[in-house]
Amino acid sequence: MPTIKDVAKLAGVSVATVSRVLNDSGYVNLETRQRVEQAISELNYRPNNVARSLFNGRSQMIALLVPDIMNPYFPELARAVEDFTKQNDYTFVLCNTDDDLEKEMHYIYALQQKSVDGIIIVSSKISEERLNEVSIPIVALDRIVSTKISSITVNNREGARQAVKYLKAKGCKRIAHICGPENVSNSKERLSGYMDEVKNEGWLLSSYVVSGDYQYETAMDATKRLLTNHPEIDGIFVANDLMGVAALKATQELGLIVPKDISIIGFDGISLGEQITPSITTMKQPIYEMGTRAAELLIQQINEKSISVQHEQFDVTLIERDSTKKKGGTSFE
Amino acid sequence: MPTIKDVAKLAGVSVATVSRVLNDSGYVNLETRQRVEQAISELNYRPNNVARSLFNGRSQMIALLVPDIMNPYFPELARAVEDFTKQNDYTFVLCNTDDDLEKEMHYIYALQQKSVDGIIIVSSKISEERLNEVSIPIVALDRIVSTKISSITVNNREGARQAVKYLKAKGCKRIAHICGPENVSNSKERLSGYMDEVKNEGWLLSSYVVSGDYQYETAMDATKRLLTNHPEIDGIFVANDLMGVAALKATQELGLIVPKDISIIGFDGISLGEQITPSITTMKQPIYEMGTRAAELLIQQINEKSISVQHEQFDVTLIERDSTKKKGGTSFE
DNA sequence: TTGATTTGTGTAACCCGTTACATATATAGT
DNA sequence: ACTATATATGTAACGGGTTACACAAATCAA
Repeated sequence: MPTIKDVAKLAGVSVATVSRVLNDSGYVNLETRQRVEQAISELNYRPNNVARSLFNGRSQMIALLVPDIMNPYFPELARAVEDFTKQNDYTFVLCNTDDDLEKEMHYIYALQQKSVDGIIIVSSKISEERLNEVSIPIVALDRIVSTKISSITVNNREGARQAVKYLKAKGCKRIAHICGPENVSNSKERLSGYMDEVKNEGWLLSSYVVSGDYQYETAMDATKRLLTNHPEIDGIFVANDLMGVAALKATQELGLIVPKDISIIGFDGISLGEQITPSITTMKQPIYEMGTRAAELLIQQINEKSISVQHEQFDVTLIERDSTKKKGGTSFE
Repeated sequence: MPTIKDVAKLAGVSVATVSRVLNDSGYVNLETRQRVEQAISELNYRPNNVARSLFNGRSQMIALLVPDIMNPYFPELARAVEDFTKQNDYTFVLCNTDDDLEKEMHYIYALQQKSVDGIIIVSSKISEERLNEVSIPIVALDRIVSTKISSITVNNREGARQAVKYLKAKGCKRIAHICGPENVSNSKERLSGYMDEVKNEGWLLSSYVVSGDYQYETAMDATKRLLTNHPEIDGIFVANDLMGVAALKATQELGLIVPKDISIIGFDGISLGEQITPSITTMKQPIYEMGTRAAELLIQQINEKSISVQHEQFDVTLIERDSTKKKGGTSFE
């Protein structure tokens, strides 16, 4: 690959002049500029970003760390971040952490050592203490990691309450909850929202809450166990759509009809939810806007170095689909 | 961030000695080594990878470029590449190209300028000519991009033939095909396989082949049109599972029962196919092995710089699920 | 005309590691 | 005792850019 020296030699100028042309900085005579540009295109020269990064400590690269690339929620989120960062001339890269602290720290260090300009992270494992070791801008998305790190989340608790209220309005008498991992903030909040709405119900049993760990397999097993032990359940609020699909599958394998025998409502609003049959009623997050906003916040932080921490919370919206529509049920308008 | 100089000063040695400790190269006295290690941990020093990259032209980073991160096939593939590259001490990053040549080239250049060590690419747009401008190791995955670039693919044509044969064995009399984009190699091959098996059938109409563009939405519309125009269709071979899900949805919206009224077989073997109801019979690719093998090949290329181009083709396997099981049908053993 | 500015370009230091080479001491071999 | 070799460490060049600073020519102001 040609270097700036080759260009300088071909154009008969110094490397400083070539650099000025490249960065459009300082004074360069028009004629000289043209000679340099000619040389650049002749050699098909592209400046070495590593050298640039070394000098100015920037790489024009932004990374997104997600816990589970196989959950469609994250590709959708990634899509949004990608679009916004690209518009702002950053190279976007995606990394998968398995929600594993070691992998997260490994990526953060590796990226920092590569002078990545900023990181957006979806994490439930990282602690404030560990983050102190890191010196690049970070924004948390979907989950809060620390009060000192800006975050973009949704109103999980309120969303969960709405979901349960909706099931009630549809006529469900015994509502269970498939929850996510207990150490994930949004999972806890969704559980709280559920509890808010059912804690005073006479029918509530502690075994109406089972953990699906935000995973398909776990959720399917959990749902089967739940429904086998409690045939009286006629509504399930599932903490995310991926598990919603699992719950649906479980009910069908048990010979139950959704929504006739049982209603299912999910959370997230991923497109998968409407692609399957029956489509899943859900509490939709504004995924694209959230990703966009997180990227915006991060870029702001990179540029201004102002350390004003912001915690923004979006609202979720009920999307009524086929997994809950009951002939006899009241509409929820 | 502390630099190697800070470490050297604190340990009372030269930077060369610190570097020797870091890289475990050359001679270092045990006592000196300990002093240096002490200084390193005291300062929480981590070598700057950009500087390393600048010197030796390597970044220990590998990238995977995929055309559509929202198609679950690619996250599954990514997962495999990630695992293997990580095992070999590379940092793995994922980039989404939208199957758009501009974005592909943008990423390739950006990554090359960051001294990425190698790229695995899933592309149907890139030409041999454009690839000549690139000077880092590349391996093609899922789709062949050039005879000069090593590739990992599957036997699409044979897989497609098996799929159609299977539908026939199950008793289907009129078999249609939802194909992918016409400029994508594997899509063309799957179409060829379909044609191999039906071209001599008296019932074949050219309108039995419709394009779903490997996209959910397009495929659903296409399927609806197909089945509305041709109610006689009782079997569909769909060129990928994502479109298979769409086809399933379409049939259900038209009031048809799968597999009673119509059988559907997909291609890819993504986990989504077994998560929905009815689960989709498919021609399964060994996705994980393919990703692993591509990464292995790439790393080999990076290390050996031998330019032996290899084109490896994996076989696909029929996975019989619920979208084709018919009581009356013959088993396909 | 002369000093102040603007314009135009080059030299060299710097970013932070790695490593070739130089140097020095210790140990081994004969 | 005297090379030959192993051990130990430092100096400085290098990778490919950016930019502070120096300097010269051109333009401007008074």
